[in-house]
Amino acid sequence: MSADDLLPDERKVLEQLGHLSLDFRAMWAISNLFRSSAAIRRHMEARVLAPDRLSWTSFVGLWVLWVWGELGANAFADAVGISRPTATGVLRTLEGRGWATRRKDPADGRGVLVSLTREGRTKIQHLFPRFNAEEAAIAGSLSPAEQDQLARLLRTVARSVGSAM
Amino acid sequence: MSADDLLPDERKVLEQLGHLSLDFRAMWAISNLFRSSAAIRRHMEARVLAPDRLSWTSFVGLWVLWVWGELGANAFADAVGISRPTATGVLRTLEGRGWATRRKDPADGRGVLVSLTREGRTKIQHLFPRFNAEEAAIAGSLSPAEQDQLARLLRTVARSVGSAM
DNA sequence: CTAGGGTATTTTGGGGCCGAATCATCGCCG
DNA sequence: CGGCGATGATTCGGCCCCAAAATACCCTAG
Repeated sequence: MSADDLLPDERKVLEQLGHLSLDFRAMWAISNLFRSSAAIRRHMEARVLAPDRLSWTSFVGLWVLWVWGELGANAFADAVGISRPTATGVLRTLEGRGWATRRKDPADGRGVLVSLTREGRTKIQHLFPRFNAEEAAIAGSLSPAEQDQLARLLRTVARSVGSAM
Repeated sequence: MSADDLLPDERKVLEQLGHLSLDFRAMWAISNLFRSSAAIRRHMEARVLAPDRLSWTSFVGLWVLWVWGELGANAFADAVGISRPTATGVLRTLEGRGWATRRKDPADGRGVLVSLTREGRTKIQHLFPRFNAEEAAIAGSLSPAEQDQLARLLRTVARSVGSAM
């Protein structure tokens, strides 16, 4: 790999830290993971979510409830990838907007069951195809085979981090 | 690609939404980007940053000032990937911890120049090798060639999103 | 049949995050 | 030289984020 392929930020890093004994190969892989992830998230927030005044996390919450149906608050937090206290706040927001409801678990007085309202389901059904269209546009800079390979490499990474707990 | 290779969450999505006309190939690539990025960030916060009570963003701020040297507040925000108001808050935190300093730009009364203190430089010099060691451990689930390829694919994605503005 | 350990959720407290509005300063143009 | 649109940083208001503490409830051992 020639240095010409590096992004400007990466060349600056090499110029400043090149003399240190660091694993630059791993660094390029991981740092570009954060770089592209943040760029895509900002893109989606601006292009797809902003018109509805919807935050990234609320969107993911809607998506999770759409895919999984009614969930315990605990399972909801895990699926969205946030802590339980944060889930409480996000559910308060979604409930305030009329997109989700909470009810006591009839089988366990401590538990809460969360699900989409009709309005919430309608919202995510209309929003997600637009989100996916942007995903397709972004992924379109790669060939279909490259997209599959990217997904495969990332699954390996995700599994490796997850199992290192 | 067989469905056996999918993560459990992905299989659930396919089960619920498989009948819709969505670009699932793009979806697997992009959603795994978020999945692995969030997992690695949580891993780093817990393993490397928590002992110093250091947030992810403050860490990135330290890193940026280390690599780039003294920066204008505006350039700092861009390099960290946060808004200017957020940069004001992060710099307040870093300054309060004694790791960064602000001074008025002598050439422009509106501007502020930000740089590391001696303590800040010492902190990131000790912290970053530990961070990089975790990067190496995570990337180690891929072969060197795969790591290079992952970085290459992600650069293409990042460039594609960046130019879509 | 009740005390107390365990579990589910929420509150608290301190930061991070952004868009919109604000304040100071710059630099040009008349 | 004086006005004024552009620019840099900050404040404000509202949401997201977490760890630790508090609250509410479950369940079983004695």
